[in-house]
This record gives sequence, C-alpha cells and structure tokens, in this order.
Amino acid sequence: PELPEVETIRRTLAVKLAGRTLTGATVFYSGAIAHPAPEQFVAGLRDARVQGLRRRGKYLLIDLSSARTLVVHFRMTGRLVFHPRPASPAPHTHLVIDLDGGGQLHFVDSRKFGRLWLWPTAALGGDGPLARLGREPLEDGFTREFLRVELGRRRGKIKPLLLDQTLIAGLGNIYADEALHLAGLHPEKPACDLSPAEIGRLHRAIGRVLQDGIEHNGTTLRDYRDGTDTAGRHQEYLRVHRRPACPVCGAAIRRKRVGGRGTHYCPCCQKEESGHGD
DNA sequence: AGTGCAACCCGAACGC
DNA sequence: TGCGTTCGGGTTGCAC
Repeated sequence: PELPEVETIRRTLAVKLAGRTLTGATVFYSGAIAHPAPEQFVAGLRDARVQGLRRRGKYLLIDLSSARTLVVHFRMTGRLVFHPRPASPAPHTHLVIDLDGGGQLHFVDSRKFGRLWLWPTAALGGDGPLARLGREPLEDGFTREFLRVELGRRRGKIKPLLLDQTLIAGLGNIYADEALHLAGLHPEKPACDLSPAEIGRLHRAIGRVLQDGIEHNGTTLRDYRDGTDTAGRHQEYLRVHRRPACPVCGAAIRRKRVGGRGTHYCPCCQKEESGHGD
C-alpha cells in the first residue's frame, strides 16, 4: 500500500478503534516486530487505550495512552484488519491484538515484509522509524517551490526520485506512474531538466492522483484491503499503471524498467523531450 | 551523486 | 496438467 491506501486504512480503523483499550496480543511471527523485542512489545500494548490514529507517509500511527505509538509499515502485502468478535486467524497472520469489548486487530502479511514498532510518541520526530521521511505531499509544506529547489539540484531520473521517501513521503510505484502520466512527463527525464511549467504540472498531478486514490478508497491490484477487509476501487481509474492503452490518445502503454521498478508510460503523451509543449 | 543489485519472503503469473 | 522461472503495491545496504 501507498499513501492513499494507508490513509484509507487509517480512516476505516479510526471508527472501530476510537476509545478502545488493547487488552493483550499474540505474536505468531516474531520477525514482524521491529522494536522492541516481542515480549516487551506485547507487554507494552496491554491496557493501553487508543488515543487516535495518524498517518505519516506510508506509515500508520496508532497513538496509545501509555505515551507510546504503535507504528505499522505494510510494505507490499501487509494488512491490518478489525474483527468485531474473536476470529480464527487467516493464513499469514503474524499478530493478533485483543481489544476490550471482544474485538480484535489482525496483522496479516503473506510476504512477511511488513513491520511494527512500539515507540515513545514524543520521540517519533527524532530517531524512530519516521526519522528520515521527507515532506507530506498532501500538506502545506509540499509546495511547488520545494519541488523546484529539490529537483533542481538532482540529476537523477525523475521517477526514482518520486519514490525516494526521504524526499516525498508516501508515493509508491503506482501513484508515481500515474502522476507522471498526468503531468505528461517521461519517467526517465532528469529531474534538473524540468521546466517551471513541468514542475507546476507535476506538483499538481501528485496532489491530484493521491486525492483521487483516497477518494476511491485506494487501489486493489491484488492484496490491498482496508481496515474492514474491503478492497479499494481506484484500480478502475488508473491511467497507465498496468493498463493496455492510454486514456488520452489511445496509444499502447509501454512498460520499462526504470530505477529497478516496472514503469508504465504512454510513449505519445510522455515524450523524453518536451512533454506537453510548454 | 547516481545506479545497479542482492536481500528480505511468498504467491501468482508465465512459459514450455 | 505439471513444473521451473520470473516478477512484484517496498525498503535497506552495499559495491562500483
């Protein structure tokens, strides 16, 4: 999941977890617990009340009354699903958290890449898992000016830069492809070669594809589910990612490896040289 | 600084 | 149908 999916998980779980207390937890795969050691992690969850849910980039933050925050990163296939009654764990369930009132939270991740942390809330800005994250693309700090300055001093290809979480926090492979198509930019264009007009288009496109993704409750290509185990709808609106033809000009979408990632773009609307014709 | 690659894991898709 | 190969919604670390 990328930013829109994590935001959807946050919203769907916030409704279910508001004011509830964690009464215990069982770890089935200790590799999923990044910090602290599994025993302390479980002990630290007990009797903590949920204060609220936040999101930072692709991380979900569950603030607890114990002045600590449960931090979740889903990587490729992670899910966090609320069950109103105790439920038998689905395959690949690595952690079950019990809630007062009989509910449960199941962390499920077939690929075992996802991780959880229990971290002092006040220290999250310092040395925690969020320490190196860049700007939030849907908040005020993500300005056109910020993009202009940062891209202007990098010679690398634009797409891998969009995926750099220390620059912009939350874009992943799907929404990076979508934003570049919406902006009419070739994914391999050097960042410092973007014109002011292109930077403006890219800035607007990033905000737009993320907002649209949130509006459609995220993209379910295969694994993604929200906090109520419901699939998203944004896959029906994708422009280039894993699509056969460009919705603008009808040209066949091209697929290429850029920065080690499968990249989809329209050879007609996203030319290496100009783009839209500024 | 930029780029490529292996590693972490597993299931699904693909090729024959 | 069956089997081996490739690939991937992500991130990190390391070598060149």
